[in-house]
Amino acid sequence: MIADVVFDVPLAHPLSYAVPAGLAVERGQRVSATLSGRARTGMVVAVREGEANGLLPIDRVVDASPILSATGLELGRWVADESLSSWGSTMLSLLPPAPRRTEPVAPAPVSHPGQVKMPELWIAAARHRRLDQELRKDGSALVVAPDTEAAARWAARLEAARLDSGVPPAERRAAWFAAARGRARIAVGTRSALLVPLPPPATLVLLDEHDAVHKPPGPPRLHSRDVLARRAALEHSRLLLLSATPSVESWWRAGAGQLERPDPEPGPWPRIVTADTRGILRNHPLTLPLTRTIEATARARRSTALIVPRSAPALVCGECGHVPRCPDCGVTQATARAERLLRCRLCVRTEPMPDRCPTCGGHRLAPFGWDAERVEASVRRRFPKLDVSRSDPRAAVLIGPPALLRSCPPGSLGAVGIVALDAVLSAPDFRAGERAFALLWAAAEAVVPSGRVIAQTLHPDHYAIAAVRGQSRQEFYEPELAFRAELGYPPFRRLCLVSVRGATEAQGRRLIAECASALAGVPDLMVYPAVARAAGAACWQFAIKGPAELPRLLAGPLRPFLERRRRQGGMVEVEMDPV
DNA sequence: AGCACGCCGACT
DNA sequence: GTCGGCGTGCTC
Repeated sequence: MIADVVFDVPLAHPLSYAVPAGLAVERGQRVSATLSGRARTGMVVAVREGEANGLLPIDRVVDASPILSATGLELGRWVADESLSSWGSTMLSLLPPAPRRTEPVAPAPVSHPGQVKMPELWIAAARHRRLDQELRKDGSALVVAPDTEAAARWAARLEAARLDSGVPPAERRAAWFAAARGRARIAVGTRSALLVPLPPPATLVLLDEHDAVHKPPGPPRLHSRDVLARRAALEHSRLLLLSATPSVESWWRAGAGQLERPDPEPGPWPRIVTADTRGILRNHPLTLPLTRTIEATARARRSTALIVPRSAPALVCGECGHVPRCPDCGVTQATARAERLLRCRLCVRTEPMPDRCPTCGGHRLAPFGWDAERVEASVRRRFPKLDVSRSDPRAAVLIGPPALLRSCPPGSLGAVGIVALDAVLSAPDFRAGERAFALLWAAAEAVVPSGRVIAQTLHPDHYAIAAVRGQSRQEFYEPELAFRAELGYPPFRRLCLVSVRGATEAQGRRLIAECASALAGVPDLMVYPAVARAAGAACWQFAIKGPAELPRLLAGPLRPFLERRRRQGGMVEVEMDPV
């Protein structure tokens, strides 16, 4: 017998090994075998009859039985193809750590009866309560949470097994096999749980579908939403995507009839107030309305959360709030202060940094930003008697990044202040509006209906704010989709980022030019000019816009670069659907 | 002739 | 990713 094995190496094809007599090896099982003279862990993707002469033998099995079903293998293959990565490195990065000694375990389920079910988008305020009720019924379920804290909360709430890295490896492994053999009906995890086999009929759940944490940098370079959608289609599982503010992609798919989306009636809603930061934010992070809200909320014995978004190095006019944007791409231009330049991150376009605001003629153009530490110090000075904290959820004033709202249950806060909404709105990213919309909506849900959300901004008329104020999603998605369509952004076109790191600037330049010329002649691609990521740097990148089958179009031309283009010290990375 | 280094292909 | 082969070029 011969086993075909894939490893965590950038190899396009599996390698064949002899299966020793007496060793039982199946597809989906991890094994140890010699690769380049060393023992390495690989995944068996096929077992077949054949002459094993000249082949090295499998040394031992790592899992006593398959850790993946046939669907899991197929899904891993699809993820690898979609993300231009190797099958082996993709799959091994999606599995729990290997045990030190082989433990006996039950085999994974194989067959998936039933038929394809339409995925569902749950956006209502009661979506979490409804999920709780839904999962108390029969059937297996996988809940994918945005982080380990959320996974812990949901595991406790649903009395489920935990598959995420927040629990010790042995417990994680046990949970994997408990879920696979049906001993644990519900499994909760993060991205690393996406391939866990479940006995049918299964329900797959993605919490906070819109959140960028579902596609972190690095392999496997694919959004959890897309992996689960593919999985649900392959194994006929039910797919529930939960988010009050779905990604623009999912909203569009719902409109196109590819997702079911029950639209809830508007419910009780807090006031959404904007506070003008003109001339204030430079010296102090709190406007008068926000200061008064903190006082009033503290008097009412409730907490105020102050959200401090990570500031982006964009140029903002302190007079009128104007933020320079690239005329071609519509994204905010980033400042390169040393060179006194404004640069678009997508295209090659650079402009000298203006001395005066092109809109109002004001002189106070500056890149600015407040971080949580500065805000905390400032708030303590202003409110010496209040309990101010960056970690204690019961503090009168709670300060943290946007992710802080994930851990605040609905109605648990008296008020939320977005210290610098403009840091989100003016980020050099076409998803800036979507992020601002999601942040404001999450703030509104976390606040009691009698409370308020204060958004400090120079853009009080932005449609994201108006949509949240009116509790009207349509008011956001409609103009947003129009903007995406006009400039050819997702969901209408797909993006890909190719970046290289050379030993020298000239080498980086040469390598990125080789990548670009490898793509010349591929139809239906828009390849942007390469840009250096820092002044005089050896790091270069370019963006590509293309159709839905973009990974298939790029795989052939870019393969030589991805497989063995580390020579000359040059390193090529390809990121599909960058977030 | 002998050895260090780096590039490059192979890895079953 | 990691290894080893082999060519280059320097040294003894």
